[in-house]
Amino acid sequence: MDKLDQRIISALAEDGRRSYRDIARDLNVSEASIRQRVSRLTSDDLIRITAVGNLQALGFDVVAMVHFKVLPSRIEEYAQLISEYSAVRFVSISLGNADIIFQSLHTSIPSLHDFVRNELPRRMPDIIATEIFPLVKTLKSSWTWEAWFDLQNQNS
Amino acid sequence: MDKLDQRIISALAEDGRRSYRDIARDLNVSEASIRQRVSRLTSDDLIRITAVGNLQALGFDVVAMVHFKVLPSRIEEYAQLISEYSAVRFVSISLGNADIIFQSLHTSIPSLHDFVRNELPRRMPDIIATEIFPLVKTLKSSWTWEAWFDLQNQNS
DNA sequence: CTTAATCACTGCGCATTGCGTTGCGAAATC
DNA sequence: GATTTCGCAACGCAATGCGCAGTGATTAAG
Repeated sequence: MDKLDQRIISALAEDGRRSYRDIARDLNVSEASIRQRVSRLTSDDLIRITAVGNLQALGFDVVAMVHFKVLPSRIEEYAQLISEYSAVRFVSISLGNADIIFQSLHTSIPSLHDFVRNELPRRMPDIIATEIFPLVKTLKSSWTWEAWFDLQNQNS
Repeated sequence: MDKLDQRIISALAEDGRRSYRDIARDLNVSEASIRQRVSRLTSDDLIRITAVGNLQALGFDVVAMVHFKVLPSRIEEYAQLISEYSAVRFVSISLGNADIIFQSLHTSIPSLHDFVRNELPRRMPDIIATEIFPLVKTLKSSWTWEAWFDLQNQNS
């Protein structure tokens, strides 16, 4: 993991389909180097080149974070169940004042409400408390790499 | 936005570098169609082909959601300021029992603590309350498209 | 110290791809 | 019904992806 990797990733973060030759010209190395490194990075599962979507442009006007407190013995099980819903994009088990935190996508407030208040409790009776945080404006939702580059550079 | 778009996006979600010809063979259309549609989807900013990273593989062992309550007049301003930090990957303004919700990446608990308890309050004196939710296990963090496909299909 | 081995990079050739262009046909607009 | 618009197919060329062999440097083994 060196600066060349960082620059390659930066390039692919901006445009995942940019040609290896083009990147190579920018970074003054051979095209094969780029290709071999990208191959290594992807097969080691450090990065992944993929299509990501603009939620709002795709019609998801209602995005919310939801907190569940559940019976301790149910935490793993419920988190797993929640993960299965396609409207749920993110699920984590948390310490602190919530057991399960997840992000949910909907086209309307009633649909969000029905999902969190009816659909999920029906399958998960041991939910003790629910807290909903509608996200009205997302200022940053980044697939960028600055944090990782900072981390790398402070270690060297 | 039709089923062909969905299939193209599915293919690119699995492998953002898959060749247009290869996708075209699978979907029984011409390579030019794939290319033109991808070009439309990206230039309309509906999708984006990019390199995303595996946080844990990259050394971010500490991921946390953080809630801030701040003086109402400061919400936008502070959310903007928080967005500027590279350790912060996600920032949203929320209704409900928190004003600003963000996700923060760190290599250690002390580093998280220092960031949330010292670094940020130093620049943002009007933070009224803080709540930290360390994420200990992420079961789902998906760039997949199921939710969107479900949305599309229920409308048709 | 020498030798072998490992590793990353380069250069090259070929099959494949990306891309611009043109032409076609269906749907939309008037 | 005529015209325009739109998406798709076909085609050719320049550019790309990829495998392979060779080089040099660093590391491990003798």
